Amino acid sequence: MLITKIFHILRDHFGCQLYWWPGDTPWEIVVGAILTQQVAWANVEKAIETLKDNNILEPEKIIAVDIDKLQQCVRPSGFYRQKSKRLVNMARYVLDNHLTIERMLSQPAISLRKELISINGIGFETADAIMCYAGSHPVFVVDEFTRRMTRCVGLPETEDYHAIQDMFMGELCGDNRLYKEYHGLIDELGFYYCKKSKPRCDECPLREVALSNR
DNA sequence: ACCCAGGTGGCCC
DNA sequence: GGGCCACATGGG
Repeated sequence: MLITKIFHILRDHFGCQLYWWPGDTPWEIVVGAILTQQVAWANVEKAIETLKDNNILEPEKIIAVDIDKLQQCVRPSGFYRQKSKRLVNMARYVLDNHLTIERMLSQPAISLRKELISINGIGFETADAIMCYAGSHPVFVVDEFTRRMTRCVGLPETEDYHAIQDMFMGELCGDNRLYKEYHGLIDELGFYYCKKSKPRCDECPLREVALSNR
């Protein structure tokens, strides 16, 4: 019940975010999910804009373009050599195995997740973000903010990705919209109240829950 | 100047 | 099979 309660508190505090992940197409969401690894979203926007401006966002373009050019575009999002490679890996996989990202995403969740994880540069979180936000599969995405939040409110102590994911999905047995919304709200919470450098625990909308659950 | 941000894979033992 | 570490730019 606690997980459901937290959702309502967050939604009341931040309001509905509806389709929270920015991006006009599934592929753009995939690109964003890779570029945002370990980096604030603000850094990613510039990179995506540049890819669009140069008309090399699409998978066909990403595998065809000069790696130097790709790296220049990706640069603002950090780890640009790694991330360029990861975009190429992903694009090549889609084209070789499914032709389009839409076809790849439309397969059953189990096999889709296996495929995503098998691609070098796609881990648990990125795979789930792609499934949830680009593919509209009912999957809850766990990230650093989620871990911080669960620790903070006294939910069972674990760092394990799937343990945390199971905890949320077990209680919510949800629906894609709910998972989209919940993860978005947690990241809003993290962005405003749970910065590692200057957390604002005293003003956090979850402070009551955290106190009463100790 | 320093710390940190919506992770992942490789290497070492 | 867990614990480190490189990866790199940009903003506070």
